[in-house]
Amino acid sequence: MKSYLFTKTDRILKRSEFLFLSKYGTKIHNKLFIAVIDKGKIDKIRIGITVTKKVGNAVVRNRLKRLIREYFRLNKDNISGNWNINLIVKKEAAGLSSKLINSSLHTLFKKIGKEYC
RNA sequence: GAAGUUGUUUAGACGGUCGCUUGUAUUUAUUUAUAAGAGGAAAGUCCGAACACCACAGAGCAGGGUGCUUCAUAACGUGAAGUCGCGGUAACGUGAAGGAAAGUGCAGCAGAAAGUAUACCGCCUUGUUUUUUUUAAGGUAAGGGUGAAACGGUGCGGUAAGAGCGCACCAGUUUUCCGGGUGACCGGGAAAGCUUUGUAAACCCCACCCGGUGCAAGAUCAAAUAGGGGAGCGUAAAAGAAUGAACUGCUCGUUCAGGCUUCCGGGUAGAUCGCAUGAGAUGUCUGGUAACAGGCAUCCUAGAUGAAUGAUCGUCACCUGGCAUAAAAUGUAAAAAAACUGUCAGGAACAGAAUUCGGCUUAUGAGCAGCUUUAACC
RNA sequence: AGGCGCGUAGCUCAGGGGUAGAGCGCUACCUCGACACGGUAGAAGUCGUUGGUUCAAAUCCAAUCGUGCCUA
Repeated sequence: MKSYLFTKTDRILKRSEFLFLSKYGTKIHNKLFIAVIDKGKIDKIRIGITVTKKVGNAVVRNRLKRLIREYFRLNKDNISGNWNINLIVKKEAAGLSSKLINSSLHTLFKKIGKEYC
């Protein structure tokens, strides 16, 4: 049975953790995203999302965050390991449809899987 | 039908699956059930308040704001109804609309002269001269040109030429009388002086208003670290008389301090409250031209904090484009176009609560209604 | 969420009612055997946008659009 839950324990919430990631993590690029990865302490994948003001107004930014969270909720079990991942969204992702973003995330995580898992 | 103008409504609907946030109940260690979950602007942060803390005897100065009248309101720079001015053929729109006869400043260039008035060309008189031209003294502001703006306008009289110098009419100013209006103001009359430039969104004057900071306000709980205060234990050994403090004018000398435990106070990280029952919403009645106010009934309707309200599928509805065509109606010599139906593809604006309300401003899809102007047809 | 600034030549900035300026840069010519330096001349601006006040607005007022900073 797959669990499609996605609670706050699966997410990075504190500013200090974000700063730690940006200091010590390694970066992987894509057309639409930048992923910053580091090993975490808990045996779980934890995800933080960063969307800067450059991307768009509040509606666009919130929509991107929701789409990314939705992707992780559905595909969490396909990714193993205990990683802390910070996803930074680039300007080009604004206004794209959900299908495009999902496929882009899929290729990104294949890349991550090759290098780490 | 077209163009315009004003007001108003709405922000696709329903259902399935998987999720997110909060409340309640239940189990208990995080399950299960159930309820609720963005806007007309949530935006800009341009005003006004509530609320919290700080300051404060009272008054004034400085500084800032507002500025036709009456009303509404908790308050406002907001709203309603009017007045006057301006724009528009009209519907209607729009105005920071007190004071320039309190004072000061400014008005480039051009022009004679930019506010005390003055005199370039011109007009007229007198003197010199045979005459013209020129020139000197004086009187003028009709005419000319400049400028955004030139010191009332028109006509008649008058004069050497002219001039409110005089008169008539008109415009305007001040004072005053009568009538209407709560008032801004409107209508009518009389007198005076003959006429006063513009700018206060320049300083300023007058009237009225304003203490400051903002929920990152503020309150409570409270790890850690540094330092403070109290109490207790220890001051044994080693090292040292170097450091600080007290006693003393100074020196010698004597005493205390450095460590550990615990309590108090303080408040950082963090957590909780503030935090949603309110100048509340909906319906209805009454008063008022209206803004709005009051009565009654019903209802409880988001509360996050790297920040919840999403994704996907189906059905129906709307718009645009392509393709296909049965039947009926209108019309025609015939066709085409439009409409209907089916199917495919695409579209569906502006935009996301962050303490809460009242406004303003800006962005924006669609619909409905009233009114105005006008073409064509009947 | 709340508060405070700044938009002028390609760049950095003056100008705060009378019609647009400085430095660097750019272009042409002179100088030099040639380059640099130097000299002379020139071009380049809807003063962020839209309204209003005024005879006249980069300047005063209002709205708006960008952009930066502060309060953890």
